[in-house]
Amino acid sequence: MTSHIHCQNCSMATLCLPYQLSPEQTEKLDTVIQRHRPLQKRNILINSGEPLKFLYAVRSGSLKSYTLDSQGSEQIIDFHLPGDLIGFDGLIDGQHRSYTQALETTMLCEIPIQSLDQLSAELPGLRKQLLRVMSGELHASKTLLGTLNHHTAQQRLANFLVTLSSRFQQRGLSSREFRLSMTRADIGNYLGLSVETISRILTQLQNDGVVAVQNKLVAITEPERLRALAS
Amino acid sequence: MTSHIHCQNCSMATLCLPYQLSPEQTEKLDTVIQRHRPLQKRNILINSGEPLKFLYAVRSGSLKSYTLDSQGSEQIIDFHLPGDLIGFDGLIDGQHRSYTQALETTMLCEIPIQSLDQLSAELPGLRKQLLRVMSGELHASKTLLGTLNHHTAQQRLANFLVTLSSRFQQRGLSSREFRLSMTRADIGNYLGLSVETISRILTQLQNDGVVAVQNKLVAITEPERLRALAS
DNA sequence: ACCAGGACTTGATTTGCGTCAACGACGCGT
DNA sequence: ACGCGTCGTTGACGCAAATCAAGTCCTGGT
Repeated sequence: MTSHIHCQNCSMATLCLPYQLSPEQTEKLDTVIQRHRPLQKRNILINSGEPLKFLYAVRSGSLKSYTLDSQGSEQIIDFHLPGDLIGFDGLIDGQHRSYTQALETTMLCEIPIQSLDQLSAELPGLRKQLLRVMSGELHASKTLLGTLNHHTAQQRLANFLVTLSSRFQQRGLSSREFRLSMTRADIGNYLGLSVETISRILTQLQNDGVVAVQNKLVAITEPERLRALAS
Repeated sequence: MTSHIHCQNCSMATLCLPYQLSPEQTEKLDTVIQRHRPLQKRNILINSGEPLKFLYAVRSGSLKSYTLDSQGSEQIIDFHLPGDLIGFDGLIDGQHRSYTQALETTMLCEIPIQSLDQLSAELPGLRKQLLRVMSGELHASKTLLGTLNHHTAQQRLANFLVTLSSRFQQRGLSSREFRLSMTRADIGNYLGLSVETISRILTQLQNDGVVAVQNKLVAITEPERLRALAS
């Protein structure tokens, strides 16, 4: 018999809602959380317009969130890694505002909004962490806005790689070498660039000796220079 | 003797924290809120890096928020109108993450973070509204990201005007005619376009009969066509 | 009322990146 | 193991918007 998964023994707990909760408080939180069935690559977790009943926490794998514009084409607004929470943008009116789709096989936790609200009344730490996480997302989103608005294609891509790298590091993974679970087209869409430009700049960065790319695998050979390029 | 300003008689209450609070609850909230001295044009309310002690609510006037990049140049990330709340991006670590500067003479309310947290433990409606407001900002920011990434200069500017127009309408002001408190350079910076492009597209929109522009004053003569251009 | 400095407009030129096109390389399903 | 579809790379070309430049119009301060 395999041991069940609980917040108490989850390696992502420090990035997730239990952050700074006591063991007893974490256990309380754990009781309202359901483990979601694994989501296969390309499967959709959330459709835009659906009522918001749960927040989701990523346990493993990765996903992308996107909206559809009037012509029906994707606009990617986020990539989610383990430890990330999904669904905050729907709190405004109880409806999800975007689609969320698995980029690979993905494990999730399901957190009922209503229980979360009730619990946050009695746990100041949970309240604080909720605000922290949303504030962090808000900050990331606004920083990205500034980055995209005022930087060249090379700077945008360098910035994207640096940000990914530091997110992997926060999660206890290598910041030097990682796998891109999204396609080049996804990256381009997210950064407001064409696939061709992403491809060209990756080979250029490789020729400059800043990174080494092999299909989905990226190794950052000179982190300092990459960070300088991200500017 | 002039009547004092309170949340109870503030015309922005429905956009602000008191939304959906009972009169008694609003009064409770009111007791922890201070009215800030008027801020003159170009004065700075918040410096990046400062400890976050208060949230601010705009009573009248307007402000811009921006970060400075490594070369010290401004990256505008937000314009704030009456009813808006300022400071959420600092909740993550108790530090403001951007500068906020008045675009004109501006009146503000000052809300101590700590009192707000305490109060939100006992008022579910306040808790909900806090999350709603942050969620709304998050959504707006991500929508803007999609817009800027995938649209032409004309679409961006049209979108900017439509968004401003609807924000004025929410505030009980005319959606057809309003004053731009920010400069063309500010708009360009915000939208990732040059001043010249903003200027050219404004005259072009005017020649097309969609808007009438006179210095800072904008009249939207054909809202439908403008909305279509925003796509 | 005037002057100075910033804000705005308009035109000429350049350029970074998108688009189009062709091809090569994976990887998944049979 | 093979073939087909998606993904990725590379090159040629065109265009939207940046940059450069010059001039006019506001605005606020004396």
